Amino acid sequence: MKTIQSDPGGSDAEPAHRRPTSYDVAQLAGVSQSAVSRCFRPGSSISPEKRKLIQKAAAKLGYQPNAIASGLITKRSNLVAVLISNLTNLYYPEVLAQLTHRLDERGIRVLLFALRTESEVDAALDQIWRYRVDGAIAAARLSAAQLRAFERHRVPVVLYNRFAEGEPVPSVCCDSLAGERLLVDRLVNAGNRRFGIIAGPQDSFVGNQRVEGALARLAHHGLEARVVPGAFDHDSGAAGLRTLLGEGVRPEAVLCANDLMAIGAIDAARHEFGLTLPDDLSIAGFDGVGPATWPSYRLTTIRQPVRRMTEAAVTMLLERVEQPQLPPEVRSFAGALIEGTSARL
Amino acid sequence: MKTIQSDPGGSDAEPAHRRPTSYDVAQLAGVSQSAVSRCFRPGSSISPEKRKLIQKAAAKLGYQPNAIASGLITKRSNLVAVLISNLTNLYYPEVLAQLTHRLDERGIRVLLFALRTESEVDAALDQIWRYRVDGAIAAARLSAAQLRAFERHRVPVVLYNRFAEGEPVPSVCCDSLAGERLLVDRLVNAGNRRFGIIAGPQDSFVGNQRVEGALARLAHHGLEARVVPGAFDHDSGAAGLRTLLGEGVRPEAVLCANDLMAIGAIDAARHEFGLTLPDDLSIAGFDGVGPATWPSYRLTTIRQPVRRMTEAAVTMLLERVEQPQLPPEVRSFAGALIEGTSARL
DNA sequence: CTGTTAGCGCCTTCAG
DNA sequence: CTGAAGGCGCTAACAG
Repeated sequence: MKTIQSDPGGSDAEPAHRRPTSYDVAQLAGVSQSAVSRCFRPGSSISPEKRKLIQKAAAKLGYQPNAIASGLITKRSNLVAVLISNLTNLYYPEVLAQLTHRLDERGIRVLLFALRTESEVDAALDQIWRYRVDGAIAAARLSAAQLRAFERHRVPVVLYNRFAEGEPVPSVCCDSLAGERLLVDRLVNAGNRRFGIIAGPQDSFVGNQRVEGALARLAHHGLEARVVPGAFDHDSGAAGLRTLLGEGVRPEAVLCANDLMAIGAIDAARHEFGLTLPDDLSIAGFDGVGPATWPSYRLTTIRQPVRRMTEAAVTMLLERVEQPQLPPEVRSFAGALIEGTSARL
Repeated sequence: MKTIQSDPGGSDAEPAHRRPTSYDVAQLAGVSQSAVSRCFRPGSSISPEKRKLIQKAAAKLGYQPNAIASGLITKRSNLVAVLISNLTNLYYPEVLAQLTHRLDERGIRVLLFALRTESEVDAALDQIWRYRVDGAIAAARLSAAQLRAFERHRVPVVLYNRFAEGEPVPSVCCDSLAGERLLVDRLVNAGNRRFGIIAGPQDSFVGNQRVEGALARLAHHGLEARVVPGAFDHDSGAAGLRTLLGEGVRPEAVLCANDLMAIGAIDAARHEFGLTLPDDLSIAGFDGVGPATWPSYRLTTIRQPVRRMTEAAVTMLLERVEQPQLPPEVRSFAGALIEGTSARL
């Protein structure tokens, strides 16, 4: 049996501890409940006098408007879902941090969905509908059916470094083709002729695009490349290099579908094959993650303009929250070549 | 002027596109609205027959219960706030991924707050109250006043790798003292006598604890160490090493308050001073992040049991959501020594 | 097991 | 500018 002891600020026979509501504030301030509502809603007309009064009462009670309740009626939760496929990818933490900040600046909160497998997407989408988010940003592969679900639920979505298969969907990405063109041109100009490529996971959109971009540009120079599979992680980069160096003609230059694999490849080249970069071998990556610039690697890579990309994603999304009828738009950003010292350019 | 063209499933003069509600489903299924509610609420009694009927109607309409609305009345948002100070720290992405998964498994969504500065904490807390989260996990420094705010708002909070200053607060952490003891003992046993320490930011709890832990254990062996400041990033690790090697007696072993600085120190030792590890110098870190195991570093470090720690944090939090009166509890996990090759052990 | 009846906390016309 | 009244979508007692 609990008594009402040690109940600071206990006014009357309040039922235990009810969070103060706008009604409580109204009562204390001697105004109507709707006045309190207006006081906390920008753009509502209220006399400065009452505003003061209400604010004082609110402060006294520690009142905070209930975002959940207001969302119920305004149909705006001020929540945006962010879907990220593999957070441990070294590249995504920065993206996530930036997205969160950009959204925060505009008064919007992030509902995070960290996916490990494709199969988790549908479960995440289910939750997304239930929480009535205002929109979503997806750095994860979405099927055509899943994209249609967004449309059906009237939830605007912006893809990050992904493309829709069929119909157009708003998206921002870093131009893989341009990036690989930059790398290939420089490498070829520097005299590299025999190329190897370590690809990303088969179902990775950017992975495939980077490989194809590289192959296309090599073809432009009348060159070919041997492509081995990878999984975007350090180990598979090392494994890929082993395969490339293990049999057949040794490549002079190896293009990796992301930085992490490039780093793995560098480690393997040095520690398993005793090679010196870039004299014995050139290795290049893609992304421009932090470790790429560490003195041990000084990776030649393409740095994605994460800041601008996240800014674009957020802007595009919020535009579509306001104006659902806006047509899809694809914004593609050029990456910057970071020369590094891992490749002979 | 819009006509009602291309409105799939357009039944009657529906006002544009209203999301279907439980009422719509009830009508279509010919049952009461509360029956629909029960159908979607586990543990409510409803006849299998009606359940089927309702589920069919719901599927047809694409109905999903509105989590926002139900939270309004059940006082459970199924939302948990996760506060993280610097997501780009290489260690936190893994923590965040694990936390998200653990919570997801239990049907709880993550509201993410990525903080860059201390000053952002208060703004985040404000939002936390407004969204009526069920609880919070904080991997960020919270002042005594901020902790009191959690109590006042009746929002359970669990600290991750942080401690409260005064009063006790539920928290999980990796035992810095034990970890440093492990490192120091091994290093001393291996003959190292002259120690240097690269500390974390002044206001970092774990940073200070690790430094103090190391100093205490060194004292136990009758040894001292020179401590230089750091900022938990690669650059400051390199800078710290420069300071330590630049003047006075050269240390034989350098303990860094986290892995990232240790990696920076290794890079500086090798590339700026031409040293060979561990022959010329021993360097150790703390955390056990991914890059620590890369062949270029093979860092001697203490690996935090992130899985168990996140599991503990989530469990402790949810227990307190159910039973707010549970007393504070501190769970401290031992880290595992990863020998690596960067230190003479 | 089922339907009815009240709200949860807030916003928003609508008259004053 | 202000208060009164209705309702957002759902749950939780209640009687049947």
